[in-house]
Amino acid sequence: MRIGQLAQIAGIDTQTIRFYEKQGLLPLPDRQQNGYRIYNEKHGERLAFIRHCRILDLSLTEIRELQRYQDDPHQPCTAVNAMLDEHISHVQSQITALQTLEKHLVSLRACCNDDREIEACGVLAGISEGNMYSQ
Amino acid sequence: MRIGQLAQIAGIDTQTIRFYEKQGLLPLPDRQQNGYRIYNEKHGERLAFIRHCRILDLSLTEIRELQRYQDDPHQPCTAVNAMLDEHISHVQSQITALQTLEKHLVSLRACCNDDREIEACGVLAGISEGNMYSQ
DNA sequence: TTAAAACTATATAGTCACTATAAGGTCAAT
DNA sequence: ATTGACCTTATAGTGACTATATAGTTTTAA
Repeated sequence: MRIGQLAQIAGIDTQTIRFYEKQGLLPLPDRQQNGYRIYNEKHGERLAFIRHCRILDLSLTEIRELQRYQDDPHQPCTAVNAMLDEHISHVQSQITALQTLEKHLVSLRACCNDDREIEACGVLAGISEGNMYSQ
Repeated sequence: MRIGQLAQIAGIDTQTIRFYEKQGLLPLPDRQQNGYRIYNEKHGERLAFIRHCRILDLSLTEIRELQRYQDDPHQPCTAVNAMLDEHISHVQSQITALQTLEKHLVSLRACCNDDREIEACGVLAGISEGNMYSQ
């Protein structure tokens, strides 16, 4: 199949497929005489794998690493699990940071109502003074 | 004061100060005869404001907007509060998305232990099959 | 006094994972 | 013959910096 069909099946843009190819995430496809790329089901599976990884917010570098593991099927999978553990930690710190941020924003928002002039705006004053950490 | 001193006081890089200037977030400073930028306390305050906004994860565009409001001190501050409300919503959706992601990652991780071969790795299998949504 | 270190200036490229645009070649149908 | 849908490559843009290159200036030490 050609790139358009693969893109439709995978639900992504043709540009993105070429981009993944350039990034070394997709094996180089054969070409027709006119230069068009020709894909098979293996490419579709690879692409699905990449997309699943991206949904899990794994980086392209991490995906490349996972693919290297897959090419060496008799190694122990310790490193894969470790990568996932680390990624989970990463996501958890992001959540914690955002929750802290949310608290700050909410308490900052509580410093003002809508009926003031800019000059007297509690939010702007709070930002200026940098007291957005008042628990 | 020169850019290095301002950077030290503000706790940011000189490059970032020049970058903010180019982005229209800092007023153009006077120059010495040799071309060096000369800053005053107003610049320091502006820079602090920007940094506080960035800590709150407001975008440079939002910061520019807030600065425009500050230049019009007798307007009502409704728009400022609205911006903050929307930003809080934005942060909350990020948190929700990450929490969902975390659940998927944790359940995926539960599909494997460390003592398998890559071939039998539950994590890799889970990603390939795309079943990372099995709550 | 001179040389090195520390500072300043501009311009440009890199980060990440795409996305958009430009300029052109190929193919099937009308 | 031409339209339209597809394909090709190359290049630039996104956001908020960060890094590098190259050069000029000032300060400090020998």
